[in-house]
Amino acid sequence: MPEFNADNLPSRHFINHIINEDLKLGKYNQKVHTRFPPEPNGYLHIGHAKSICLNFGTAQEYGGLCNLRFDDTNPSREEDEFIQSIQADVKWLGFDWQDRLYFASDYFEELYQIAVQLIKDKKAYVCDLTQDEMREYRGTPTVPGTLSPYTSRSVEENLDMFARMRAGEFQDGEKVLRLRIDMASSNFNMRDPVIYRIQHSYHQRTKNDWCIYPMYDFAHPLSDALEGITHSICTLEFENHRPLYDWLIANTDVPCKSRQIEFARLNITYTVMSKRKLRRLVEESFVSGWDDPRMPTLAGMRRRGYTPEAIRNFCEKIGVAKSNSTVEIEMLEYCIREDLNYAANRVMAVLDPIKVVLTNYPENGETLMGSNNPEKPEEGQRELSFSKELYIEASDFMEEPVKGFHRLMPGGEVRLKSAYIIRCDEVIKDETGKIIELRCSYDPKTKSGNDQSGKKVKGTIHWVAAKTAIDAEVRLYEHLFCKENPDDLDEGEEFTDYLNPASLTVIPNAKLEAGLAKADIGDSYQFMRQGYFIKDKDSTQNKPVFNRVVSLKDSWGKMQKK
RNA sequence: UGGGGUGUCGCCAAGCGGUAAGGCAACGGACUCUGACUCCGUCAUUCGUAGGUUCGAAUCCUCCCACCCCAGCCA
Repeated sequence: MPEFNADNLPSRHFINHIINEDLKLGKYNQKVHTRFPPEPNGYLHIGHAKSICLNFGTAQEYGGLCNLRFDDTNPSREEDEFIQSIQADVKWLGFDWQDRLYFASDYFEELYQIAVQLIKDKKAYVCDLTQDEMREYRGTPTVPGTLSPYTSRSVEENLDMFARMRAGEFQDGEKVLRLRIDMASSNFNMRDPVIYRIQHSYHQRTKNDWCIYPMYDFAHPLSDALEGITHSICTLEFENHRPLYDWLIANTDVPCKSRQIEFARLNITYTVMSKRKLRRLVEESFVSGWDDPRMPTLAGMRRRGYTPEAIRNFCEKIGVAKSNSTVEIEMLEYCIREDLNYAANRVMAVLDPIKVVLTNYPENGETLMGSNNPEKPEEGQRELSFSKELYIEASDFMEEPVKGFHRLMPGGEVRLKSAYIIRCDEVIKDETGKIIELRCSYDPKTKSGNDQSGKKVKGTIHWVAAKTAIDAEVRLYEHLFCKENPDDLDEGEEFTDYLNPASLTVIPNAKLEAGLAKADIGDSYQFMRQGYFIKDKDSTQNKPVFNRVVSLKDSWGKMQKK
């Protein structure tokens, strides 16, 4: 009995269509089994998240399984740090491989035996050509390659040579094992591809057991088959490798006819996604590390304040297809706002303070109440300390207001959120003409929640009581690059030329409402009228640090720009 | 001047011969003690181009154009 309802299969994208077709044809025993196969040579980024969501998500929706498999076939560039971080990131994203954590290196012995069988079948041979020679023999797109002189070696000699390669009798690069396919193929991957190379290096899992390592093209399809992977989902650049993938599945004795399906990798505006470039940003200290909140790495985004829900939702929204595409970063920002609007409690924080003195307010302050989250009444209310001296945002006052400005101005009134309506009576400046204080009066009849004045004001602004406010460092983040596509470069340019100098603005002494003293690292809030912020791990006992996840939408700011 | 792919609204993306979904962005407007949120409305007579088949084409055929990938003992 099929475990699926043929009339009720998911069909959001072409991969669903392919799988549905396979299921209807009764392939793979009606099972779907995928895998996420990172190489442990860097941190996972949002592009990997797309692949993770696709692989684990597809398995989930078909009631199948998804393995986590490290593609650790090149010991010279892989590190344990990445094996740890990758697992942490996949878990954080919300996926579970249960007990199916695998390594391509787990299969080294089996892969070796398969290679031996290929030699016996006269489908593989040891080749002594140097790299340069091999390049020449390979030919060009229009010129077929020429056969390696070493294809004439006997099975016995090949077997012996391959065994001696394994035994460490040769230097790095001295010999390789190649498949004997078709030197005239228009697909370079079929022109007798190398499947084993000699590399005398320490492998973090197999230690010094091996000095020959299988190539991706050999290890990947066979690992898939050995694990019973039905649908091997990878990115577009492997499309040219599919004939080789299929060749290996067809020419070896493996338990599963795994099938490779390619989709377009994710690109996002104003950032870069290649591991090489991200590594450079880290190694050359353009950012503070792999988890710098400006990085598109999952570690960076986590620290920035992105939630797994928002990222998963983003991956769902962008869809899956085969055309190269670049998603606008606004889509990502929309997803985190959507999540945090509901999830984050409201709080008041003044980033660029200007002092306000309420001349007619008593010396003793009072405690007011404010809603924690209008989207979630069940979150209740919090206490707000109010007093004669306050801070408001400098940008919420204009001595000579422009048209359309409806915040505080001389002689004008605004409401202080959750408090009173105040009027600005006097502007105090220092000798340089800089505004240092606003003398205002409050209207006691306008108390929030109990307004008996009937007054209507256009603007409501946030504030913080001077006496009880706590100081904090606030880090405002913007796009890492100031160019929409930092990969699109003219002659002589480098992508680092386009790093955004304003990608991080540090505000050393912002004023936060007192209640924020109890925030834990990782807690996120909406700083009302400004954006979403998360308490960073750099916080100390005396000085909390908050990262801006993303600003609120700002239609006033937009209107002003015009 | 080889091979493999892709071209549907500013950005993603459905569509699979029956007459262009949806999301983001944008733009109007309503609401608002967050110029936020929410809500309402506008936003492809047209599917890279040109032909053809058909009663009917984004969907089928042909030519052309543009872009991406491939000559690692990387993945």
